[in-house]
Amino acid sequence: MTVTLKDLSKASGVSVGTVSRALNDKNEVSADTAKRIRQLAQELGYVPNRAGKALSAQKNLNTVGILLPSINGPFFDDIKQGIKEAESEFKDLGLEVILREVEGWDVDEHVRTIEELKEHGCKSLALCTVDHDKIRACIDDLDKENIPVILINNNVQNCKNVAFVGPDYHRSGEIAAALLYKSRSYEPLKILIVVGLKSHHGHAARVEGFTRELQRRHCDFEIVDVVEGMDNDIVTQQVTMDALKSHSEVNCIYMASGSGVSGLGAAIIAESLTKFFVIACDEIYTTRELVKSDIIDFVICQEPRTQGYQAIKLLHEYMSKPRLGKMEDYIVDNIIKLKNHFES
Amino acid sequence: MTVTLKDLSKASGVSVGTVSRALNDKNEVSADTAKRIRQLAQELGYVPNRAGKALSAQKNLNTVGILLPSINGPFFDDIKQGIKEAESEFKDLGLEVILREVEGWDVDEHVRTIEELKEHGCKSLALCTVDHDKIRACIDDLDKENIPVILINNNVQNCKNVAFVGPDYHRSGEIAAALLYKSRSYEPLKILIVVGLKSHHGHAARVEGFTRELQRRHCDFEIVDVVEGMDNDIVTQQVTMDALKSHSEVNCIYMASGSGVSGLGAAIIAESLTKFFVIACDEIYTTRELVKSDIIDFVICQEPRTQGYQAIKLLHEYMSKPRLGKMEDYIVDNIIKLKNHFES
DNA sequence: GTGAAAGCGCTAACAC
DNA sequence: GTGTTAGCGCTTTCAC
Repeated sequence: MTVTLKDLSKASGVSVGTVSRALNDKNEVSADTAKRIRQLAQELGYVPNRAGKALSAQKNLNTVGILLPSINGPFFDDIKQGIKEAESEFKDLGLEVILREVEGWDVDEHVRTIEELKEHGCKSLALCTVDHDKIRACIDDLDKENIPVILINNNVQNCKNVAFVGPDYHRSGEIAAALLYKSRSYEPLKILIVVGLKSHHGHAARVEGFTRELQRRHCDFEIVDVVEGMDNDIVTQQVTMDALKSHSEVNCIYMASGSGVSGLGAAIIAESLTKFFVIACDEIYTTRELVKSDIIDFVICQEPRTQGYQAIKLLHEYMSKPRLGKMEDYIVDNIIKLKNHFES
Repeated sequence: MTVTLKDLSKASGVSVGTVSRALNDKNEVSADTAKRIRQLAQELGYVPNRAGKALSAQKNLNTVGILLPSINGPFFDDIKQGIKEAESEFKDLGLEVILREVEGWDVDEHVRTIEELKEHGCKSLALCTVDHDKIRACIDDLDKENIPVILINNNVQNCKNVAFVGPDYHRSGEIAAALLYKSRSYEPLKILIVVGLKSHHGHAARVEGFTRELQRRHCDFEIVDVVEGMDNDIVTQQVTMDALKSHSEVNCIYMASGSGVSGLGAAIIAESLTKFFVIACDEIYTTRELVKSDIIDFVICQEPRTQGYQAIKLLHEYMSKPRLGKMEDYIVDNIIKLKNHFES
């Protein structure tokens, strides 16, 4: 049968208590016994039993703290949904979730919120935050204090996070291009690209993937302009309309940002030009409506629900196994959706 | 805090043992107390704790039996993968999986296998089987004996199963059509459809969804022929080559079956006509290779891994909650994939 | 038909 | 630094 603490206790000659302490890095155990026991556990193939663990820890919940820049960001609704699902699924097993929502990407506010979460006694963290030195420092500190951090949706390079859960932005761009190519290979492509912020890693990666793929396929294309909508509907509408006016040759639009899509739609409607071929990213309510109205042809989605769910699930897994250093990233799929996907 | 058996015991004046028995339909409890306690549980919002349950049941595992017609069917590899994942995830919580694989869809063999699974002491069943009266009878019997059944991939109409986990075939066909329309709206479509068996529910639904959607979009199309590949590569190659020879006008192919795709590829290669627009279904190794080689343009996939995983997960959930009658079906998404999805 | 109690695997509080 | 033990929520003997 499966190996339990008791087995390890018998096999090693020390008590279950000590075994438990050794396996959980409590530093109240002598270095040798700890090492010896961990080795033994390895050899015998000990796997902790979540049920036992959960039950005993009932009083002392495993709290995971979450930071989401989700205020006024409809894209995060599905991520939150996934988090809720994971929460109710793992409540049983001693997991508790505390969610802090902020508006936007202000580094200092993020740092402050992370501190709060820590003060609050969170045993692990899931963050959707900025790739910035201050944040990097934060995460490395957390790691030192043995608080594992998972990054959601937006990666932070070169920091000691335990895993990243999110999309492959570059591939997303590639797929948009491939789709365009398959659909419109018979005519020269005059493309307008709309991004949120040119400086946004994800958007930039999408644009790069998009361009590279069109080249790779030896497509007859020209990127007429790349405009910034500032993740804002009004601005997006404005810059899109301007661009369309000054480039009447445009015959397709690649919207590399999820935000501002409503402005994009408004611009296209205002120009009453639905002849464009339009590919957008990220499924939110507005996008769905625009697809249903045949204004957007395809959306390339990134499973936000799954991202929320998996972030929590991975953290739960991490906390119920003897400390692994680093886990595998969970990269969600780029899901192509069109009108029929949204009909009931 | 959360309500436990002990709370119910105090509140009702009977012992925990009795409460437990009442809540688990053991018939060793007087009808009134049982009813009273169930009512109380309802009112107080009692939710059983999986950890406690799992721990106490360690000796008495929750065995789920699985029937898959997976021998010589590469499509099932991913379903099995999902099952494995669920198995290792829920081992902790007292779940055990026993898998019986058969070759093909022989009704009597399926019935026999289901019996075996039952004899073996399975507490719940997940079946991928045929929509046939004998099977229906089987499932209804199981229901009477309080063994919940979940159907995977292939539904059985009008039987007392607890849920269905699988794709929406009709929608799959629609999406193939929509994709075709988006990609080739500028030319009259001369379509060859290849199915496995015309009698196969799923394939028929795909063809219907496909046709209906082309009509709805007022597409200029003609379905030149519908041929049967008998889920077999050799036959598929043969009938496809014949059809292409007698209908030289064909400019696109809709492969509504996952099996036989290798024969389809062979036929297209043999005719050295890669100018066709080809849409296939279900991702298996061969399909992937044909997409990579630009012989197939799009594949419409149905998340087999998720199907396997969710079937087990739902059964686990069902067994750890007080008996619900029927659960919600889990319908997987129709995932559009193209070359870039398969590149590392 | 019902109560009492043991025990599942694990952690933490308390001894020593 | 380590052993002992109570107890987490639940099911299941074993009495009565």
